Amino acid sequence: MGKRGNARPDDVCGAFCFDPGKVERLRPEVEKARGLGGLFAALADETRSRIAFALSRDELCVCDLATLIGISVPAASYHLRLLRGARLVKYRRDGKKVYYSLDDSHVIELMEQAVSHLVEEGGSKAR
Amino acid sequence: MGKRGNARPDDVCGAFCFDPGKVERLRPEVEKARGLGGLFAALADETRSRIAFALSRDELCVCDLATLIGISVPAASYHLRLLRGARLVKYRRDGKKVYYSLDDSHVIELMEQAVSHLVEEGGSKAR
DNA sequence: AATTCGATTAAAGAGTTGTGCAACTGTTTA
DNA sequence: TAAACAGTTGCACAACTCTTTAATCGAATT
Repeated sequence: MGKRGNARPDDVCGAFCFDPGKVERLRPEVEKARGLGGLFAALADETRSRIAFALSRDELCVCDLATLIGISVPAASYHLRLLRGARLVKYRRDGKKVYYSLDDSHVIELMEQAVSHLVEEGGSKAR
Repeated sequence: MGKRGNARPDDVCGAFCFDPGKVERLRPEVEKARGLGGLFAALADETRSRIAFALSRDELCVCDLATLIGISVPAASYHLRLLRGARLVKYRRDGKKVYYSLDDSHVIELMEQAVSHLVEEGGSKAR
């Protein structure tokens, strides 16, 4: 990194352009967002978000998902691993099959909320 | 793509391993997820999700955000552009400054829901 | 009209991510 | 115990993403 890689207040706008009150008040608040990026990253892929959405409706095995989404089984497995890593899905083994489902009701809510936003955006709310 | 790049039912598991009933029932359902990946992708970055979270608390100018998050102004601008592209934030000009805020209450809800999941995950729900 | 200031854009480079294919596990059935 | 089957893993490569620096834009001040 360069001599002044990360922007320090004084480098950026002469220590005057930002509002110190707001910034200091929000600083501890923003700490709560730690890890948020990782959570969203786990869903940041059309394939993965479709998988998660499907799982919000029913428990499914890898092969169901591959067929439903239209991807190869290894691909499904790869994406499921990422979702597992983010603790968004859980799985259970039943014989040769492995059934996946969303981890908890919070995640289901998250998916619903996101879809609602999409619908509203694409709908009347023309811009 | 190869001769059988995308997995078709018959290629994958002899057309028997998946549950045709479930799959067909969910197929139209999954259509609703179209675009979800893009929405999550816009938040799929620690910097960007921190920005979005900060904006869920207060309206802020680019310089406020850069200072608060600890990034350069161009970096802040870059990330805000992506958030704008996903219709997650809106902005208004006031003299030389540009103030950003979350686009609608849906987005605020989404952030809250996500943070709640994180908290629960990191908390008692030890695994 | 020239300068200053907040913000955006451009270009280049390092790093990350998704995909296809082949090889490999682990469980069940013959 | 061998074969079949559902999933997982490893590897190579293309595509995309984020960061930094420098240049540029546009509103407001002088």
